[in-house]
Amino acid sequence: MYKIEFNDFFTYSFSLDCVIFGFSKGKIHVLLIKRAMEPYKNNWAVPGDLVYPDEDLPDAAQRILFELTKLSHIELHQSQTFGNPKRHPQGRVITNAYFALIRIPDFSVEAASWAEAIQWTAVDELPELAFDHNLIVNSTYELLKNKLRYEPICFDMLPERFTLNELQQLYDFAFETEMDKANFRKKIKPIPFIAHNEKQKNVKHRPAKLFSFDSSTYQNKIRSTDYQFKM
Amino acid sequence: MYKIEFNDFFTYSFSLDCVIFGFSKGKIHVLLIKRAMEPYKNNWAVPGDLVYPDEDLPDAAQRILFELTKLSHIELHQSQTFGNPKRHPQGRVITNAYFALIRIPDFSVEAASWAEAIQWTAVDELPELAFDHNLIVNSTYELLKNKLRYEPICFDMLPERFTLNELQQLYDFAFETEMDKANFRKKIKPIPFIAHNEKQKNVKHRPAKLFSFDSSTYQNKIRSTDYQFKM
DNA sequence: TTACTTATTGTACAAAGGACAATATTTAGT
DNA sequence: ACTAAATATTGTCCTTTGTACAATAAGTAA
Repeated sequence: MYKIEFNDFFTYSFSLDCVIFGFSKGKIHVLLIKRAMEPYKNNWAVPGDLVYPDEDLPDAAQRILFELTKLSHIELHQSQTFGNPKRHPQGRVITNAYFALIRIPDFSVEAASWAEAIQWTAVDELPELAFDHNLIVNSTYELLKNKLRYEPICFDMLPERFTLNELQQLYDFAFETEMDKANFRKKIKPIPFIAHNEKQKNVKHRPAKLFSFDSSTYQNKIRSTDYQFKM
Repeated sequence: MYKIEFNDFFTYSFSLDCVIFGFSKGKIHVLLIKRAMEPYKNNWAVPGDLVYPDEDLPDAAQRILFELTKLSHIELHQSQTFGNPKRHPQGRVITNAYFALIRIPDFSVEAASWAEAIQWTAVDELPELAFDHNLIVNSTYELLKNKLRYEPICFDMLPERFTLNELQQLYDFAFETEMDKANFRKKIKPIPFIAHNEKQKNVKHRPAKLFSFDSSTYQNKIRSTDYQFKM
């Protein structure tokens, strides 16, 4: 395995940053780490590091995310590449952003390696981040919002069993809307949910029914009808 | 300006490939060049080359495209990054694809530098290309099709004055459909076209009216109403 | 003037979307 | 047990959009 020495003499380097999204308390959150080393020591940033010269990008994404947060087996997708020559104070580092959607309660995150702290932050409450990471997070969030409209990926952030209201909260937050409950239900009617007999617990009112989303059922519907996901 | 020596010893390099789309004879085309040097000498490829260490990506895109095709002042947008360690036979070259849409008759293209030939090829008739350029073109074409659905970018490929039928031909080709003419017109009714008094010429039947699309008129409509482009 | 070809508009009905009212099922308190 | 409070869930009316298909318009070419 190669080891890249990061010093003042390198001229050209390639890194990878991971923007991890989750949904909690009605808001979409991003996973941030606090940098324990220069540059931008003590600043919050998204987990990212240099790619090894013989390492494929998806592998690098997994490795880097694991090293800094202990998250593993996360399905990461490419976002955008950021290549401004001045984006890194120590030299030319072109970075490729990757993103993933996870169920926050299903994973434990842990600051590791040169990350000295880790936390979930709501996307609408981001602090000033290291490097151009505000740009990276915001661009990737725009991409996410776009995908939420045309792909059933919201379910990767919701609990395995969710209420229709939780689903609506996610969309209302992302699209900055407050849809009518009844009409929202009409809109999602064609999505082939699996309805459970189970209900919400520990609420002081009528508990909502729990649903889940099965992607193979969904794929079958796509194949056999001319249905297209659309929010 | 730096000059990168391309030899067997480099381990890590960053390139940029330009996927240029245009519309002609009812089909979307891509601009290809024939490589006059190794590797993949005499193979067709999209115009691409290494990025200089201090060069920003949009600048590199303009420079590389101009050097190989003499196209200048083209608005290029980022597509995806391709980083497989084996994608280049001589070492690790991570490449970033950019794309643009142009009006084919409005530009003259010319094979220059190490390009020994140049041609427009329909996206559904691509030959086998150098490197992973088939993957690059196909992925970028998918991206284009997606954008055609939600952004009024088709007009960047159509003549400044076009008939509604030409517009439909573009969409019918991209979406592999054959929409009903009357319904297509109803669908595009909300788009704020500028209707001209001029008509199609040199056709052996009733000539169609000519229209054009003005992006500031469009932006006004977006701002003042809740209209959203959608095909 | 007529036949031919494509452009353009219209009509009738079905499907989707939005505003808002009505009903249902819990918990909590009396 | 009964009632109030809170949210879940369903229904109704009406407007907008989408689709199939017919009808009309405006050129060219003989």
